[in-house]
Amino acid sequence: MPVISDIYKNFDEKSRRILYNVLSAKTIEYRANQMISYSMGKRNVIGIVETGRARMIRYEYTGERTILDEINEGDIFSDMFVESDFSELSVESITDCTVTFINYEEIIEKSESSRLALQFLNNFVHVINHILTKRNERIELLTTRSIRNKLLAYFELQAKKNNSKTFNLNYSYTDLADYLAVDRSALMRELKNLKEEKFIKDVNKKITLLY
Amino acid sequence: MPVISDIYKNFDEKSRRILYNVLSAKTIEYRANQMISYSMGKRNVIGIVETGRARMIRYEYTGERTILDEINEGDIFSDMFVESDFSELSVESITDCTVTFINYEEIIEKSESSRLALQFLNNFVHVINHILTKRNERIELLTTRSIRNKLLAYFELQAKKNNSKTFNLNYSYTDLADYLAVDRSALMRELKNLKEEKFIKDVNKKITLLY
DNA sequence: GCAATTTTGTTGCATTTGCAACATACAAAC
DNA sequence: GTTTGTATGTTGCAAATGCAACAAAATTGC
Repeated sequence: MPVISDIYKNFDEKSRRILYNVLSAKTIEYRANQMISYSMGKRNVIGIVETGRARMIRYEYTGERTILDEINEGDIFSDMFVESDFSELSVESITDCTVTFINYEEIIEKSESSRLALQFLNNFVHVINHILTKRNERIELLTTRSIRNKLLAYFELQAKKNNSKTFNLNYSYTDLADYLAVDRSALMRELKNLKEEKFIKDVNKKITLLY
Repeated sequence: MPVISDIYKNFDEKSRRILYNVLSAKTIEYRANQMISYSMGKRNVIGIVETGRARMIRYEYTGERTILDEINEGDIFSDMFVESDFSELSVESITDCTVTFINYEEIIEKSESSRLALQFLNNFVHVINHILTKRNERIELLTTRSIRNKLLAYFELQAKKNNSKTFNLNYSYTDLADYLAVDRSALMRELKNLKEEKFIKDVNKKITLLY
């Protein structure tokens, strides 16, 4: 299933190339498990993941790791979204990736004269709105008061998105624990409880809500 | 400290009026504790709170109520930021409010020809980014693994914003507990520990970091 | 195919947190 | 000034969570 990215809405391949030329966009290839560091340090750079998957991760000085976001094909990331001097953020490729970098100011400048640039800016706004929605969801999950509630809230959200009580987890449990900011073993224990109490069924990563 | 709204950056009163005329903006007055319902139902409407304070509230299908955001003078709100079909959102005035409504599509259309509209769109992007940053901060706090760390992270953030190791809390401890999604008494206990271990000083709501 | 690495699954134990129930301080309302 | 209500501060106890350590299963790399 090809990912249709909102950032390219109403763009065909040709106009995309024209636009990228106008905006002096740079496309860079990354291997799996690499640091995507082009944008770091430079302000107002937008990265578009053309192919592949990546993650935004925060490393604590203690060595603790928190997954801040999944970045899939067609998703964008930007230091514009983060208070840069507060925490050590990095974007890491999961698979091989192709990433295009664009300077935001460039888009604004060119939007005055180029209809393509304006269309792209419009798409950008919609994409940020979508990210905002995702952040809101995350906050909802994190503000529930127990691991059980976090798990159930997460599962319900996935069910809603899949329009079905059955869905595949796209996180490993190790990662899910990081995402929900809880201890992995504690998460496993609670997961077991949920299964035993017939709240859910879990046939290797395919979850079914039983209520 | 006056609120400087990014949404009006580079706009004087005159150009703002011109722009609002071009965009067919509508300004509506609300009394305190009223539902600000103009935008509901219509997609892609942006509300700008010119004067007064309001709140964004989510009503659960269970009847549960959650305060999602404080909206102060100069802040904007929009149904664009929310997955509309999942939850029932509403904005309610706290004090008397003046709210200007603009249709986002209108901004895009007019941006092609009007420099003011493009400037406004640019401001809009920066405002959303700022909201995104606030959400990220909240997530940072929520993903730390203990009450102690949540408190310290929160205090450090405030210290940073105030550019000083001493600052006034603008939350009551009761509210702070809700904000950090922890039990209030547990928060008080940890606060006491932090004071006893000389991490912080707390002279009625004036906190000083001692490290 | 085999070795190396990562993820899953489990458990005992210590610590942290939440809950409930107070007393006290403070502020607002009458 | 008294009442009423809300915020602060405290504590014992039960429950939830994190930590550490391990075995088994699955996946990846060569």
